[in-house]
Amino acid sequence: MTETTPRRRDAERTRAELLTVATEVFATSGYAGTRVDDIAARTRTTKRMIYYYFGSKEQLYLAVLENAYRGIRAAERDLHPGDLPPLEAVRRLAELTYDHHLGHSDFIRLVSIENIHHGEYISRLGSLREVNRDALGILDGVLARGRAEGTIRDDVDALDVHLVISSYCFFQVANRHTFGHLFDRDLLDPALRDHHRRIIGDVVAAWLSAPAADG
Amino acid sequence: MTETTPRRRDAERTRAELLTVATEVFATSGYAGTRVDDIAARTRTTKRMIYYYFGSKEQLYLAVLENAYRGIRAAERDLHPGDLPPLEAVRRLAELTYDHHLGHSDFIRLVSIENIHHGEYISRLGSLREVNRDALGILDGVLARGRAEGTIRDDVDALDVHLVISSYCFFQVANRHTFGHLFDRDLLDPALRDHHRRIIGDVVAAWLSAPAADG
DNA sequence: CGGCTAATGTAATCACCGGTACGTTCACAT
DNA sequence: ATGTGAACGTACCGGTGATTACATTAGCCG
Repeated sequence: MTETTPRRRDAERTRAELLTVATEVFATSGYAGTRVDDIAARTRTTKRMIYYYFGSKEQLYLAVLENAYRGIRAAERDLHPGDLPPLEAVRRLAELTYDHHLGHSDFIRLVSIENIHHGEYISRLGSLREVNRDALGILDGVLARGRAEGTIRDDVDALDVHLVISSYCFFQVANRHTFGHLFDRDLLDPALRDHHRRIIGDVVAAWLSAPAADG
Repeated sequence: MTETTPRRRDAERTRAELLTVATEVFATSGYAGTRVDDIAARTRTTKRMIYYYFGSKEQLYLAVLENAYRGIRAAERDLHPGDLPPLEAVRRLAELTYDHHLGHSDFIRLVSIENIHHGEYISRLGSLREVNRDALGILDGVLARGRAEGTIRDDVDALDVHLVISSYCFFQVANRHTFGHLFDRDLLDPALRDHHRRIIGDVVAAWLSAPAADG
């Protein structure tokens, strides 16, 4: 981060650098807690440029949010369970999701922050909707295969499964601090990673292979 | 909220009112997003009193946080699964926790906020630690019974189970807005409540009754 | 080269916000 | 009833932080 390139003018680079740094700062301090001066100070350029490229603190935050969601989508496209039996595929997906969340804590924090704000900013980014929808497509396919085989219960849909997996993985990152303090267990301790990853795999595999409850 | 009691002087009431209102405002707007003037405006008293009773915005927030955690502990004491077979007891506990979380969204939001701040405030409230520890006691007892009977797998501990249950319930409240926007499903829609409650029950019951993986 | 615009830098502005100085009034004890 | 301290209210201060007015330079195009 220290003085890699000379100060030649480069709009793209300047803009990109601001976005990257802003992402870190917003993720670290929240929206209201972030100082525009602070973002600027961490770049090779000045506060003036934030207004030149983004117009306002709010629009910068919106750009950060949209960029983060798009980046996550791209990363999620690599989450393919492969060609496994349905139950194993879901287990695999859960474990991949676990690693994925742990590797994108800035994004997780931005989501938390956005929820603190009652989603008022994300609701202005309508274009993101389609993005996450097809993340469910893969899962839906796997579940359908399993239901056809009779190896997966038929009273849950992809969104339910997604919810269970996401909740668990999200919590590990989002609530690391309070949980760690109250229970003396650092959820992100590398030594616990395999244990925690296996748990979410076990949980969904056991759940989905159990017989459906009678309506 | 409008003019219930005359303005007779009452230190306890004033303090309590400030604490209640501050809890709502902090939970709604986050720490940095909260304006001390705003809290004062929503009470029958003035900003001056916040400083009189709490000293600073920060100390007010600490009081809110501590108070919220203590209140939750009290409420959690009523979460008794009753005298059921171990597996059913855990299911019951999961479903009670679900309702409990949904009924305390202010608290959930404060926890999110506190994690945004890397737990820096909660870490100053050491007295809270013991509180949550014995919330695990009940669960631990149930699991032990089940393991002895052979109805509950022996490779998970109370904290693991607590983590799975809390994650799911927490997520429903904490991520309501982003999830709702991205997937068009309002997690707190009353019509979905029974469905969601049943899921977490099914999940833990299926998981814990499955045979332990070989080491 | 000369010039024109995109890109950048400097230094202010102005509202907002946490905190306080100072004055007043209530309620209780004697 | 009155003195005294706790409880309360008003008006203000000083700094901070988002935003902008104005000045400048760099690079490209002909």
